[in-house]
Amino acid sequence: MGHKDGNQIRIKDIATKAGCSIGTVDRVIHNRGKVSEPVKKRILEIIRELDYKPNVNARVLASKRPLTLGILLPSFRKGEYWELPNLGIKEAIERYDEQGYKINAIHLTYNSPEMFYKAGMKLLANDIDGIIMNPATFKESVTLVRSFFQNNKPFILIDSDINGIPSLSFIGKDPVQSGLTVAKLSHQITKHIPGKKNIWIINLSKRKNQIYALLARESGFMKYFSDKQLQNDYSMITFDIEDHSSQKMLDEHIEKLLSQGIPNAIYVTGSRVYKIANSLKKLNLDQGPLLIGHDLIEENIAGVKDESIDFLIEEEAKRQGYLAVETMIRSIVYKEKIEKKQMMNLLIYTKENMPSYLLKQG
Amino acid sequence: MGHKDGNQIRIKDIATKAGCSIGTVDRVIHNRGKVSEPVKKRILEIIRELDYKPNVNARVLASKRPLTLGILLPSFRKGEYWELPNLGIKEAIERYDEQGYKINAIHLTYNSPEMFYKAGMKLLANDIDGIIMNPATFKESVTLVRSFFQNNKPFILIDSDINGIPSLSFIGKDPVQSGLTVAKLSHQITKHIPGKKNIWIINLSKRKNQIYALLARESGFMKYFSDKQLQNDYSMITFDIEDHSSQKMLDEHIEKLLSQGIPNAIYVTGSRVYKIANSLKKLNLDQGPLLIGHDLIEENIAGVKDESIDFLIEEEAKRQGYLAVETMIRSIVYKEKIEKKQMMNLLIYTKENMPSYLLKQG
DNA sequence: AGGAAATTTGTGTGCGCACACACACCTTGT
DNA sequence: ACAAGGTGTGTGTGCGCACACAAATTTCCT
Repeated sequence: MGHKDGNQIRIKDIATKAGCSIGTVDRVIHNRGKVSEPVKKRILEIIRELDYKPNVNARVLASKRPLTLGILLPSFRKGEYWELPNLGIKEAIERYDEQGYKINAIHLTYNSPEMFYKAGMKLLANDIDGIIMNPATFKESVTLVRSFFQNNKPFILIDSDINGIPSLSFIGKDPVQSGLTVAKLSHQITKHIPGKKNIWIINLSKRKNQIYALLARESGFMKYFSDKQLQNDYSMITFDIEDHSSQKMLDEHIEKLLSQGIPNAIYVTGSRVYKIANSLKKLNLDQGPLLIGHDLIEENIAGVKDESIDFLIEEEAKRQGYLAVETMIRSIVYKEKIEKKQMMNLLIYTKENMPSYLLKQG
Repeated sequence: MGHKDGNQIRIKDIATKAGCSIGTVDRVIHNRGKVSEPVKKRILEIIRELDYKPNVNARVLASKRPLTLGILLPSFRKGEYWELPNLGIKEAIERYDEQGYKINAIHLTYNSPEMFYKAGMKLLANDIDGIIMNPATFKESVTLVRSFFQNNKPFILIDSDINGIPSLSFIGKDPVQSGLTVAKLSHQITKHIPGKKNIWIINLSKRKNQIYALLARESGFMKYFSDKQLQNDYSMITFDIEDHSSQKMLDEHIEKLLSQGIPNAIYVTGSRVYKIANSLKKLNLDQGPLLIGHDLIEENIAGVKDESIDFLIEEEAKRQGYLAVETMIRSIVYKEKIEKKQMMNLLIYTKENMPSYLLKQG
């Protein structure tokens, strides 16, 4: 009769079995105060043996300690990609707040590697339980993470990974797979067009070469066609358009490119397909190219709605943020073991399967 | 100073404000025991005014009452569609179990309208807090639901809805939208084929006309082509194959059909595309038709993996079950207000975006 | 040996709630 | 008038845990 029925193991049951008081067990569980080695060992053994799982409700109810999270993500304007993970983070915090958790978040943003590093160090100065961040560049990330590690602050990487970094977890996507998926769609849809097909890959980014995801998507896309030995049927051209700040200039740019001939498909690797869609709309082509891009930001959704964008791929950007907060809580509060990588699903959206709640807000 | 900080309203705060004891407030909240009208009214007013939200953790911790759910779904064998919602239900129960909830589930299955009705009535005989079910046929559902209603048992419909039935919530899909999505893919992929395109719609079901979802998918599919005025470019043929129990017979059937000419695309409206895929594989066509179907059951996943199936659409079957349990708990335990309809997303799967954990198990 | 200090262990309180119980106050009927 | 039965209300206990505090035990030093 170790414990009461319902095979719910309690601290009290452990204490009884170990022949000590619940206070001692408590100390072992929380690693606070001093417990003699033999007793500690014995208790840990019993905990494992009985597969003790703390009662979450009781724990949250009794604990007054708030959880403080540092959030370190790229800065963004309304309607831009990074709004989505942030939204997920916000929703998660709200939800856990309702559940009785006290969660403080310190949000810092960056728009350069230096700011990234500085902000990260600033987070360390605060009394923080864990960090959710998107790594800017390899060099800065590594040095920053070293400090996190020395100060024993767990951190989660979201959206893009840096290999070999000892994060609590990586939550994000596989950009190569993204590229492959876009390639599959492009291939299927264009394969019956007679003759050699032309596909453009457009990057709208000031620093494409620093953004791994963009490069990886592009190479995934290429990989598909080379794996299938389609080089003779398809010709690819990549355009890096660094300055897309003015839609008018972009329009002209695109028009000039198109004057050489209209491609069969265009793949925009970043999140700004809608800009290309807008440019194309103005040209009033009777048979426009297949247009595929990424991410469920508002203007892209509108583009899918009016069919100026054919397909949108997304990697559950919002859910990444949500999961990051949830994972932190699972690790810190519940002390659960966390999977090293949590890969998001790759969702294909087109007008017909766009959730109605998304279509309406546009 | 109504209550303590952290603006967490407690029963005690309500009691203080109402000038009574927590016992009385408790009685009002749970509608048990007798409370004089004026006091009751006053307390309810204060509850609304303060926007009191019970502390879930404390509630679960203190409550010993188990939650008993009746589950009434079609019977199934391993690898069939209904395994997925059931899996979701199981996962949800396990998860809430871990969280300290005590949940009993009474599972009953049916494979005929009569069994459906009988099983439903049997559930009523047990002491059940709520019911999760998939309605078999209109007539039986209506009479059954009447009994549920009279006995004040809340019920959730999953997968398919019956209009005008006062369910707590409907959790499922929009089959017309499914059909539209498949049509979009089919159209996009075949549109560049010269001449008139042939598409087959295949139903593998013994009682297609009784299953609304199948009919609705088919009509959604048709609707797309008629909305876009594509009647001249496309010809559709529907094949209802009632007996598909033997793969060999099916193979012969398909071979015979194909001897008249190979279609450009085949859409299988049920969950058994893999059977068609298997038949096609044996024929070794050098240019097989585009093959699209539904649902992430094991054999379909394998088909996508070896590219004998091109696309799979799914409506988050597993999540439907999960959400049903969660919704029941939210309603009964938390007394939250529930959305009348919870529509699932429509996911498009192909080899390239199939989650790796699904590919591996095949 | 005899304390003081350090180490180890035990006890008590409260988190917010559900629920059983006790209590007070009214009706009735005899 | 007194018991018996409502009707309305207040109090106490415990759920499993965290955490502050008290107590017991050992170690060390003169």
